Amino acid sequence: MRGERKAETREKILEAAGALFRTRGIDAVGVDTIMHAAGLTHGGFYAHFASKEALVAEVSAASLARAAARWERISQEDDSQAALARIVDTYLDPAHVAAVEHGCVLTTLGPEVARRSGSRPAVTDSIRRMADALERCVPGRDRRTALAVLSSMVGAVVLARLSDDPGLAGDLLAAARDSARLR
Amino acid sequence: MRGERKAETREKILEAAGALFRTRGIDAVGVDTIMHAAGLTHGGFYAHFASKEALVAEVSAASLARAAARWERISQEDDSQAALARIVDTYLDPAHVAAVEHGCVLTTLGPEVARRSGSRPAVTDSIRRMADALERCVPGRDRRTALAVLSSMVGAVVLARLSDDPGLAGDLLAAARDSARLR
DNA sequence: TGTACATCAGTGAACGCGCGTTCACTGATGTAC
DNA sequence: TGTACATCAGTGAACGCGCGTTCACTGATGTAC
Repeated sequence: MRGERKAETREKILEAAGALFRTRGIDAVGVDTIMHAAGLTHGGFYAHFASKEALVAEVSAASLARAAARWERISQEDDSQAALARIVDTYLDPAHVAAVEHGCVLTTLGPEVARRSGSRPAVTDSIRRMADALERCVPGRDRRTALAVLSSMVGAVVLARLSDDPGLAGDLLAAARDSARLR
Repeated sequence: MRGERKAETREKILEAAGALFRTRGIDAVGVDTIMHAAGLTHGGFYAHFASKEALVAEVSAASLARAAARWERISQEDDSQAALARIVDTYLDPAHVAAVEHGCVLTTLGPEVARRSGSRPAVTDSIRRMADALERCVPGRDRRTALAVLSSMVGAVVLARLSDDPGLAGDLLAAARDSARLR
């Protein structure tokens, strides 16, 4: 079937763009680079997306929606304390900081996405879903606590990636981990 | 005096670049745009900076050093509880979220700066100074608490700028404010 | 089953444009006599 | 004080290059008879 093939190619482009945007930044990666990473030539790009800007919106929306869905699943499967620990420990793992190419879009592309009004509605929706999932895990199911935990996770990963010094980076992650789990 | 004039021009370039980078992103702003914003023509740029990359390093280093110095001053002048409140409330003010052009570089350009190895040593130094200043204000002068407060402030501002919905943005700021002040 | 045709995902040359950087220059400022 | 000269911050044309997007095309795939 033709449509199936096309959908697979589209998925390959989204995946390649996601990794490249996170690693090098949105404006530093051209359509040509993305298409070659997906094993194609640049001209075919516009059979899949209306513009580079539309691609950016899809990449950020899709990858944050996937993250939100993961948290929702965890928050419903496990008992709340274990679920919170699982979400927080995975997010604040040094492996997440190191794996920029697959890192959470909030931390790899946050300010860049915030400047693109076309991307923000879907991103806002995912932030809300992530906050809701955390709310289900947090003691007392308190919304303020959930939002504070989310902020400290995002901030810790951003700061850990900025830090030249692995000791400081590790301390930032550990401090956020402690403060989230002792609530 | 000639050198004085030159230093003033240099300062104007740094200021214009800082505001433009924060608002539009580093890669989206050309040398020509920066120089015109500073009231000059693009060719003269290289009498002041070796490259655009060197400018980026100076902008991020200078503006974070200024922020760190401000926090150090507050942490030494006021009593610790008042100092903490002053730092936290200013940072988590919706006015800070709105004023992207003057916003903290950690939140406006964090991931972009993290990709530029040339900028990271000076940024790491400022992060350490900011953490030290917070440590002096925080109950028990606990370093982990200081790092957790810093992370939650940075994360809350990043998320508030991503959020389309002013209600959610306000809640994120308020939650981080509460969690920092109730320690 | 075999042949002729239609579809359309993907190709690659071409477009106009703005990028970072270089460089020969200009003209205001400061110095020497 | 007045004149001749040196300095150098800032100008603006030019460079090679890669960008996002368009478009005429190719050739593999699926359909009709």
